[in-house]
Amino acid sequence: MPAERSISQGPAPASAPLGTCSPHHEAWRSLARTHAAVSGRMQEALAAAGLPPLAWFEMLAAIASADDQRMRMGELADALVITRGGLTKLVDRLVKAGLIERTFCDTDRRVSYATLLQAGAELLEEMVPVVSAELELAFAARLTERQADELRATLDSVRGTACSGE
Amino acid sequence: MPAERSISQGPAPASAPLGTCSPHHEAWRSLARTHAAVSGRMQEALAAAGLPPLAWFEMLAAIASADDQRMRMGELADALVITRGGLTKLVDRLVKAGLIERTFCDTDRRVSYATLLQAGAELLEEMVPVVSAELELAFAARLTERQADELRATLDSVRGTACSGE
DNA sequence: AGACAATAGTTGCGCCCACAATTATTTCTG
DNA sequence: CAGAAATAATTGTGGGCGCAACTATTGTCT
Repeated sequence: MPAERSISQGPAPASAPLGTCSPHHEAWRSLARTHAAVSGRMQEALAAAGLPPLAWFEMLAAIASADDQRMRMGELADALVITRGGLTKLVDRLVKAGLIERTFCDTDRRVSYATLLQAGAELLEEMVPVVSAELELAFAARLTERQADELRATLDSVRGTACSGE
Repeated sequence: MPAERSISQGPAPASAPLGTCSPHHEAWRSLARTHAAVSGRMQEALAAAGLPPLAWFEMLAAIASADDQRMRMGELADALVITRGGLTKLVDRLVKAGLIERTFCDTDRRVSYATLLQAGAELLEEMVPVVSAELELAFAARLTERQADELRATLDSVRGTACSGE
């Protein structure tokens, strides 16, 4: 936090409208709120069904989508957009739950994989309908498939610049 | 977590593609990843500038957008899409930092307001350019204002169903 | 080959938020 | 009006993630 400015105490005089800005800013606010709302509902639905949290689903889904049902730690961290440190512990939990296992690369002993186990695949299939139901409610009710595709393209484009640029 | 199923140990046989689904599902995955990526970049930029985290900005911006520069705790929690318990502590931190203060309602002694202070308004104005810069990079570089507006409308619609429906 | 940089992953620490239980106040009901 | 239900906010507890420091392995440069 920056050093104390000349702190003129007391309530701020309601001057210019600071909250509302450009359409881009509005779009971002809407993006953040929508993400929070939808993922919150998913978490709720999963908890109500006695299932593990959304992060577990995303991890299982990511691994399952790989050809050989396994993924390097680093790739996984990128896919879930969390830090490598965070990923290590997330993987720890799924390993402890018997859903995945750590396997190793014999050509490069630094890398390790998270490999899907049978129990993980089964749990994933159990979680899919719950997540899909929320998705139906939030997306399918309002968007045609074509619109959803456009939305995805737009978001992918935004993320592209956000990742590449630096 | 559900009770142990008949745990057939061993790696899962790569069968049906579990990861890829409907356009709606793809759109959701893209939404989640884009949110994480962009907000991550903002956090980074704020930290690099020696400024407080994004949550502080969102709270200050929310209060500043109110007519009388103050907001009820409940409304604020809804605006930021966090729980009331979480909000209480977030407000505590901003109060301790001298950015806002708690004020009370004399017609209903249950409600309390978070009221913007001068220092809070000043910090907000200091944070706006940093956040806007990231926004420029992520959104303005790829989207016209019209596209951003459509994106916002689409997301608002999705959030509408996600919030109303139950 | 030997030293230095780069890469992959893990660990310790701390912050932040969700959840549930609690307090305080207001509104409803008989 | 007394008691129950509803509403607003707070507190304690716990888990999850980011950050920075660390270990281990591989690549690079002379």
